[in-house]
Amino acid sequence: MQMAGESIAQSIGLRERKKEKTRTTIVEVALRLFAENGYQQTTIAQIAEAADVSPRTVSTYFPAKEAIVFDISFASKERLADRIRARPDDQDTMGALRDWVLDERKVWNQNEQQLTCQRQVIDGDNGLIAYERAQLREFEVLMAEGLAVDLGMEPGDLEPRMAAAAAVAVAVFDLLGDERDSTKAEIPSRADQLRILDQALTFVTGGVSAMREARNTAAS
Amino acid sequence: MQMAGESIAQSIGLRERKKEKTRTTIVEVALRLFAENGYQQTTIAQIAEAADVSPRTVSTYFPAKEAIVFDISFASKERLADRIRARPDDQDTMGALRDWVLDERKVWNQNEQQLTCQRQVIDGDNGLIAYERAQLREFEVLMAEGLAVDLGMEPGDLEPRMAAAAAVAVAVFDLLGDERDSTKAEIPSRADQLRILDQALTFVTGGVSAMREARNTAAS
DNA sequence: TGCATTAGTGCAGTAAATGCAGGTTTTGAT
DNA sequence: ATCAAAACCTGCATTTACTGCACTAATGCA
Repeated sequence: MQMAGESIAQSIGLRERKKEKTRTTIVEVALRLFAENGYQQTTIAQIAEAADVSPRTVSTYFPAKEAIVFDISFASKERLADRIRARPDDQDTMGALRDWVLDERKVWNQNEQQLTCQRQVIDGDNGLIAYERAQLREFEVLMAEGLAVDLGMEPGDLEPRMAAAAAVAVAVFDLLGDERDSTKAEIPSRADQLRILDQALTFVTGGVSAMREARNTAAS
Repeated sequence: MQMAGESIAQSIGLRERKKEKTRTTIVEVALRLFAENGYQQTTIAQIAEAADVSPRTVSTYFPAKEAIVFDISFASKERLADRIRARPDDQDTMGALRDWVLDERKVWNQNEQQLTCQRQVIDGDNGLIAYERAQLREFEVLMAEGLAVDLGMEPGDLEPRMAAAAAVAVAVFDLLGDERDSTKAEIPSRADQLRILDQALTFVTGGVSAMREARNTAAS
């Protein structure tokens, strides 16, 4: 497959570079058109024309119109998955999440304009909101798997799943900016992000230990 | 609008009854076809033919193909919304959730077969999973609003949102049967459901009080 | 019974997405 | 430098979901 995001790769052939170029062009143009004229109102044909490619090309690059909108966040999300799955033995899942946030700040700040645009477009269409939620679900499962290991439980148990849901509910929106006000959706300061992560951790550990206590009480 | 689910309504005219009849027929037939031949493989035209209506009629009844799949759960979810929003002063949000579950058991048991079929169909298609998640999001917002009132906070604050996410993560799947195994997706016993709700409550209150403690400690 | 309402239908049209085949560019080995 | 293979882009045709519009027939009501 393609699997972009190689900043290491300097000279991986003209073909690859061109391909990447068309891809980013399509995304840029599409996001702009979506923001200007609305997601539903913008057709693939319009995007193709504005990006100077054929409509067929747009469809070959992106399996669905929605995928164009989320292309810029795929790489970042992929890195979180890697971080959680391949985390060192001395690091727990919430720690992996924390490290990921701190590392991604750079990328987020670079693409802040596009991310703001993306946020605006997503919030304006129910289909896109649904699509985003489906992606967050994958996160939740991922987090639940990690947390299950941390807690010595199964990924299907209640604790890891509730903890994962709580963490994801906070993480993905608050760490990228205020969900409720698309206009001032700027990346919070490093300190604010750490504070939010700490609060999430507090909540999760509080919930988990409360359940442990309840279990012990019942067993005695 | 339509707003089905009136078991009280005995004689609301022939026209209404016919309309409701066609609606349920379409849903029944469609769910069966989806389960047999797959969601994507089944076309609107096939559903229409099997339900003995015109394709145009199917589209007028349901704004999107996905809506056919979720039609049977709309009423139930609507009732939860009402319950949370119109709950008496002496009842908190988790209590409203609990009452809703206990009340809906009857409906769920009646429609168990269809619900099982629905579960199977949803789990087999990513688009449907996304659609479902989007609906759960509405729940989360609803729960967050209720919990915010309970806690004397704003619906946008971290606690109510994390608590709502945790509650919803557990509620909607575990209360209707094992998410992980579509085949044995039967409604759990009343006792099991209450146990699950208690655990969710334990987690949520544990998380909330942990955050309160942390705040107090920091303030001192 | 007669009349207003509305459910259901047929038709035409738009837009997304896919398969296929042909033409062009890039690549890599000789 | 040349040439063959691979990969990319494209146009074309097709399927499918969905919508607007006009029309018919059934229903509700006075």
